[in-house]
Amino acid sequence: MKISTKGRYGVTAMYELALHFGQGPLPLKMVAEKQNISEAYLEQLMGSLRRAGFVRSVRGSQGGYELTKAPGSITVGDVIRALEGPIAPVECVIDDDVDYCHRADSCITRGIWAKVRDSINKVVDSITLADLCNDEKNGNHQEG
Amino acid sequence: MKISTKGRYGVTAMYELALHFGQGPLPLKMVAEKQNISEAYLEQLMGSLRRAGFVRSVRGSQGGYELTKAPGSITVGDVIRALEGPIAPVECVIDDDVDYCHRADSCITRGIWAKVRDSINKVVDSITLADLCNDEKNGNHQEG
DNA sequence: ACAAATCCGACAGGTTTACTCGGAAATAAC
DNA sequence: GTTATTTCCGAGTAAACCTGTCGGATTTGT
Repeated sequence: MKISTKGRYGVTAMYELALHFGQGPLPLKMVAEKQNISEAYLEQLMGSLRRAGFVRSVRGSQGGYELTKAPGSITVGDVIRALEGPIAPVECVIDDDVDYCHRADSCITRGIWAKVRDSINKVVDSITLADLCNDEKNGNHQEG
Repeated sequence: MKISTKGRYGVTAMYELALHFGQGPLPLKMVAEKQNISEAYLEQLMGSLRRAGFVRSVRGSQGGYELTKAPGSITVGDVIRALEGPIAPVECVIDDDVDYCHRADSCITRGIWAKVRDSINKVVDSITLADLCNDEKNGNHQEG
């Protein structure tokens, strides 16, 4: 039950873009340095986020990335799902297609995993990038 | 964000033991056949569950495993944690030791992961093996 | 003695993770 | 128009992890 570095790096990178929102594109080099992340790796992640529509890129000198929407309109869940795919603790609850039980037993536990899935999604969808920026301003890094 | 087969098999195996609770030890062969799981692999998992104190083993002929406590006293979370370790989406929120942030950025997102962790644990700790048995009786495999 | 079970450590094949690398393409600044 | 900057893209890769398998030792009821 771990979130991979994709999701983690993605969220912190998007947080940096959110801090810079409305000030033109920010080059990845800046983000990578500030967050101490490999720039080449981050590049891959930004590709996913761009294709998912959360960031826009500007190529060439003075280019970089910027959010396509206000920080308040992008949730942590959006970012994680764009990078890691659907958030679900097991395959068979990725969607709510009930017919998918190929093991006789899976039905017994399926309700558990569906609840876990919903609970995780509820949390990550309740936090926007703007919330993270506000937390920073208030020096509130633990409770949100 | 996936639960491994350890956790999944563990829960279904414990569910079988719960159904059989109070009727003496149940050999793994039975559990493995009923749930269509590799017996040798299940053996490893039962070792962890035994060392964690949730099952007791009886060796030799007519032996097997049985729960050490009533099904209502063992939660799905107990089983998963025994098999997979602490449930936490990232390393730095395994416990609440705030000092552990070695990256400058991690504090910004740490609150998120702590919330996710708590939310998952709340769900899995609210479901006991007895609940699963009751769901089965009521034919209720989705909502619980 | 024999059969049924658990117990234990080693190993292994496949997948995933977390990157790195090389180079192409676009664009602003000079 | 050259150069520096920056995104874009696909390939490759070492290490870790997952999901088991296997062989054999040990325990115990019949």
